[in-house]
Amino acid sequence: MVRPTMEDVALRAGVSRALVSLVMRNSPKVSEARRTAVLKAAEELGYSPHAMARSLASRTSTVLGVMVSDLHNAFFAEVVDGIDEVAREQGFDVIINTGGRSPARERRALESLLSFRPAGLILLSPVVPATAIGKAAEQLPIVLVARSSRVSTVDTINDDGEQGARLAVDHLVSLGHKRIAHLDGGEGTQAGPRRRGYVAAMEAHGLVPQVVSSEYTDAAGARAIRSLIESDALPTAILSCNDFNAVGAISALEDAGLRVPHDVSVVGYDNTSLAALRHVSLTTIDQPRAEFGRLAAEALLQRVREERTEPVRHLLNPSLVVRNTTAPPGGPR
Amino acid sequence: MVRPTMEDVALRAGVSRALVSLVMRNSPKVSEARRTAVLKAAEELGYSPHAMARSLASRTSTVLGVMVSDLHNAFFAEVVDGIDEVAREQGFDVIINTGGRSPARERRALESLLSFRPAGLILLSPVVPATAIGKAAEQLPIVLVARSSRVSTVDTINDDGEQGARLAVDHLVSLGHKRIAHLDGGEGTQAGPRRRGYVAAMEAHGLVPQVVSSEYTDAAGARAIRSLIESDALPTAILSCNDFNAVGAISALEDAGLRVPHDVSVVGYDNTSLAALRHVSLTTIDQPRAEFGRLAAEALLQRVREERTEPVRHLLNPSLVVRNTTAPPGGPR
DNA sequence: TCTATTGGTTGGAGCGCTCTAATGCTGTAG
DNA sequence: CTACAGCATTAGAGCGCTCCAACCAATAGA
Repeated sequence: MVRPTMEDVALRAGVSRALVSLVMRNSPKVSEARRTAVLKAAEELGYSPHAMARSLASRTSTVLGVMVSDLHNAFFAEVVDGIDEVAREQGFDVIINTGGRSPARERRALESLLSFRPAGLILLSPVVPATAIGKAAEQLPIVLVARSSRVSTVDTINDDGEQGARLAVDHLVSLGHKRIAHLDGGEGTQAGPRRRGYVAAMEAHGLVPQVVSSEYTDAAGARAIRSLIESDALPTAILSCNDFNAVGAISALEDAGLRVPHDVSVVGYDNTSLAALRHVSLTTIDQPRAEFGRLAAEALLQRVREERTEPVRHLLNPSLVVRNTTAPPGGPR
Repeated sequence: MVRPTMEDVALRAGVSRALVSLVMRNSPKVSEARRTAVLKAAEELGYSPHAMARSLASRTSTVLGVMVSDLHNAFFAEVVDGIDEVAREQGFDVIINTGGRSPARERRALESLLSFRPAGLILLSPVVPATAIGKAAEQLPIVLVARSSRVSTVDTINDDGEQGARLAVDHLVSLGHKRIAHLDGGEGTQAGPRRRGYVAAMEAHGLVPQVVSSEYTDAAGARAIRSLIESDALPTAILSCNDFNAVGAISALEDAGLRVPHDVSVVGYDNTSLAALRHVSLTTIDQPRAEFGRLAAEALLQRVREERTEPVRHLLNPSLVVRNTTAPPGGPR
């Protein structure tokens, strides 16, 4: 259980510790002969550099910390893919930590991540208060994904939720729907823009918005539908705040003997892998998730390399993915 | 961007660095007066200890590394929840890293994790070769989840796949099914035990096993069903290798005009959140995922604290979760 | 021939912390 | 009044590494 140190490698290769250090960092100013000797010794000993000692000594870090608010949501997995790709390309390591959607746990996760003194932090849809983020931002560069911020030292990557909601409404209207309700995401991140986009798009079409309060879950979507049915206010189309909500809505509709999309059309939001399942086949709004990750990592690395001090505010364009849960009112099936 | 050090706190509190160190570690041998003075100074400066320097100096670590082979799979998220819970309880931090189901990326992830010299490592369903795991196990304690190993320094946590498959078959037989096919997980981890359990259970009931080669995905499940239909070999019940496969199977059955469970019953495996969605409502085999995580963390911490050197081989009991995709042959709906 | 210059190499200080052994300081016993 | 605990406190070495300045050929320029 004892790992060899640089000293051991140096001894075995018959060189100084400093030379080993240079080889490990791929310095060009090492003769080929010594380089191979050192690499051979390292290989034989099974040596690999101690990242912490390195970062302590160099007062720099090649680690990017990522806080994922909810590991259960596959949305974030794809963002992480994008981050990973760019980070690896540029020689950075990624460590992940999760906040479990609880501000307290998230705060602890943040602390933990900070204690590694990473080069920078990417927070995926964090729920901690803005002040906590601001405080952390005094210590290192921070990029926020799927959450906005006014702090000038913080970069943000978001999708244009208003536009996404508009795409959905336009699609439904073009199918001939007039009564379209929005199952609202309440306090959830990005729920605001989506709601605003929905309302604006409805009004632009001269239609009456119908916002039903709900949440980002399966069960909440079902509940909202049941309340609509009870109050006899069921429209011909539903725009859910996200895919889970939409799937819950669909199952409540089916339980009530209604057919989707024949009786009611449903549109989700996020294009999670769930939506793509043939069995679900949900019409939804896609966000370029991996692109979120790539842009986040790039923005962060620019700050890390001090190439930029101005904040960046990316607003990516979502797109409509038409599957089998939307049709003209009273249409197929 | 400059964080205060212990020295700064010591200076401000008018004590030595060593004393600050003691306070930070909650040592009992510090007078109340000095303790409060130090804490006050630390608070004022916004000081928090540098985890890396600490671990370097103490030659110990309070970090547990977790390698998740596939972040997209919510199965692992719940295991991580269990790990997190136990680790936090015992004052350990968790850092996560992902291998994206590719041996090369996973290897890199492993390297990266090792470079932090964590106290131990938990690998969730890794796909790296056993030799790589054995090598890492020489350096620190390792626990494997959802993958077995013969290395005596490695602990393993698995579900009893044979028993799970048996539960599923027993359930289907008790409903009256005689022709039950298994959509096999091929090379996937745990596919072997599930297949063996299925075959053994079928034979125990005096029935003829029918193993159809497939994979752990939605699309593969659908493909397998189509091939069964084409070759006119469709049974009255299907035991899929996992939930995704089962959902794919269901959608292919429905596309073919068959009703689930009226015409064909389908059982999944894993009880992912997908299966619980009301819209899917899949009968499946549940694995105690959070329990996997808890046991993994506990096993690891026992090794870390050198309380045990004998390997532990946990084999957890899966359980049957009956939902709406199984019924007697030609039964309801 | 002597001094610059260059490219490879090295010793040693120091990153922020922990840990051991030693120190000072009471208070009590001899 | 000395001796000796017992306790709180501290100096200093050292964890594994990087980085700087110094060093040492070997070559180039004068």
